[in-house]
Amino acid sequence: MRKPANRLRDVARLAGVSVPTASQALNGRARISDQTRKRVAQVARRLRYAPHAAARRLILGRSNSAAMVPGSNMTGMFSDLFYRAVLAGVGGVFEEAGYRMLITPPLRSASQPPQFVEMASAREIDGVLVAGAVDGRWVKQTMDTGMPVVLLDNHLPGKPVCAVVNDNTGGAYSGTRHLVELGHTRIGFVGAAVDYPFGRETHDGYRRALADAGLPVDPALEIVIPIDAERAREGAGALLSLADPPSAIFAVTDMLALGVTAAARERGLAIPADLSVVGMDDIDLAAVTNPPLTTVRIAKEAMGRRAARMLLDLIRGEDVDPRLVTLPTELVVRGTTGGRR
Amino acid sequence: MRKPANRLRDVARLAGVSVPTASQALNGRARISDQTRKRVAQVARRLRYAPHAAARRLILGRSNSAAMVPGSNMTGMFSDLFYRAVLAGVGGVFEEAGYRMLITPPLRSASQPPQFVEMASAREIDGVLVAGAVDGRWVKQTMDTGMPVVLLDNHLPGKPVCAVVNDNTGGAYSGTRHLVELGHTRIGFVGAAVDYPFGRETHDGYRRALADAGLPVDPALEIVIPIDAERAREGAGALLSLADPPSAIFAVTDMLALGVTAAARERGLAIPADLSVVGMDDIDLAAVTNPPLTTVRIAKEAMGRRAARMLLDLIRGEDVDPRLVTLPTELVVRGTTGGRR
DNA sequence: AGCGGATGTCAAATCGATTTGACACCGGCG
DNA sequence: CGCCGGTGTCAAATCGATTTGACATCCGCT
Repeated sequence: MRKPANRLRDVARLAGVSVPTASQALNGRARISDQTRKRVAQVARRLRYAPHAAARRLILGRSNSAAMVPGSNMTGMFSDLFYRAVLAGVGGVFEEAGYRMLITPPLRSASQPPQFVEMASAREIDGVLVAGAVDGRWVKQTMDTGMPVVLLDNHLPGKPVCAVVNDNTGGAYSGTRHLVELGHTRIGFVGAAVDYPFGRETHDGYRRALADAGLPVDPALEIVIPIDAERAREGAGALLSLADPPSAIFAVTDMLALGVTAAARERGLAIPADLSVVGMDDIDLAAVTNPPLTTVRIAKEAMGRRAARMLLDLIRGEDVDPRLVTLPTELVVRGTTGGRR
Repeated sequence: MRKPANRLRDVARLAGVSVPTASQALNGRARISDQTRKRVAQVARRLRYAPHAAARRLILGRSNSAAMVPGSNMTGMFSDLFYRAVLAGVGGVFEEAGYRMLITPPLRSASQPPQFVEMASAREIDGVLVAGAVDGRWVKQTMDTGMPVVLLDNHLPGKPVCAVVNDNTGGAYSGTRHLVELGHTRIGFVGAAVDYPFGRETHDGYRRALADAGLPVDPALEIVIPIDAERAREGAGALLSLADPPSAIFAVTDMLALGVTAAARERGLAIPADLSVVGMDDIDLAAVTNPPLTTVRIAKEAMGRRAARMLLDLIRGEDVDPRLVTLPTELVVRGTTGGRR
């Protein structure tokens, strides 16, 4: 029942030329008369001819497509507002370069290799872009096959892997610093329990800001939980129930910060009068919540663009320098932060 | 700098056999002595040999991979908890069948063909699974190339397209009916402004439930908005501010329902004492909100599994009957619904 | 008329893996 | 000893597109 697709041979026959001539007419590589060129193009259009990707891949040695891999912390796929913004940046650069972006499913169980490993060894793709947490073992295995790999929002310290990351430490520092400058002295921390550098780096930034301000560290004010607004609501609830609760909280992502505001509201606390909250990411949602969220903006699209360009450079065989690019953050003051009561 | 990958020829040379012999030893097709078979397998493992996907695709005529396409309604943020569950179902079936699932980026601007159209005409994939809203034009164009296509949570009435859908009308009916049985007579409707059948079908179900109960339709109690919790909060706010507000609201998705509860809480209304709310989907979040959401469960994973199986059947060239599969819903009564005050 | 150069087209080789059919070798049997 | 059947291996053809180099053809010039 399925009609076979038209091949170049069909186009050539109908245009009255040989297959190589048709190929050259369509690709404009060699001396082909204008008349022939036009005739071939017309027939190709009429037959809706499209070259067979596998045949092309085989002879050209490249597929013009790359895999975009959501790390295990990005399982939200498109629902993850952060990931989506990054994806938009990546997609724009790829599209402009004539590259196709294939997104592989969220990572499978830890013991099984993720799909991009197989795709790389089967040479289905020209490069791999991994966003977020990933087992370094699979990255190494993929790079060993000669496949270009760029990490995004993640890096493997000490390994020669290309990566584009956010200045997480600096971001957490400036978010916490903002609360310090507003006069807060008991500042809570809602961190992310993830197994890639982001978790540690944001914690470092928070503690450094406290230290620079001469404020003491109180472990009772710090919680580290999975990135999930619901868990944040529960966790922040515990912080706010302390005998001596914080007057401000820095959360390492906006979704966590929104969980914190929900917990505060449940306890009848007004924001920012009773509790100041700072998030990080600046997802689209942050500007439209009530009150709008003060946050540390991450250059999400720029991160995607930079990483995509880096990957394309690697694919083209160019040397990439520097290997690790760190993008600066920007504090965006909105309505959830205010002076200490 | 890049090492070339090992090819079958390398394996054959090291194992001291010809290329065809190596191929047959690895694929177990022909009479190969056990000794040779083991030797080849061992060399292949040592060299980390993986067959070149394009070469295989070319000779075998299939790629063992299919595209999963998120429709334009699936790019919304939380609506994708729904999409994720569907995806899990699809992925399971594909993995079991040895098929690879490639997810293409969210649909580009309406005038440009989505990526799956190009992938189909270039024969990069064996089939396409489209989840949610999509322009029928691209579906037709893809099917015209002989590519198997299955729609998921969407169908094109009157077109010979395979599809797996939820019983949206029945689901909306039972959700509304539940409110009727609790004694509510002014029941609001928060519908979805989407350009595929889901919007109309849910509206039908709601109205039919009212009609069967002998309740009048009041257009003032119906709003139809984009699927977005924030918009739902605003919209529901307007409903609740009416002179004669509803005592219950049926929302066609859980996220919309959560927006409704947020609006109610803002106005100091208790749930379910002052307002009963029913959603639809039963996303994971629904069970853990406070109070947990009464909702109409959609068999999300089953939908994904069924659609994946249907696509695999089409790919294998089997006839699929019926072309349209409708899955039943199930009312899940939790904490957001109660008797009329 | 003959030659050099420019121009347009095509035959053949190539990419990497699989399949088909031919060939060599072995042992058993008449 | 020679034939036959079974067994293990390999040479050649194939998938669809592109690239290289050879071969016509035509023009202008001497």
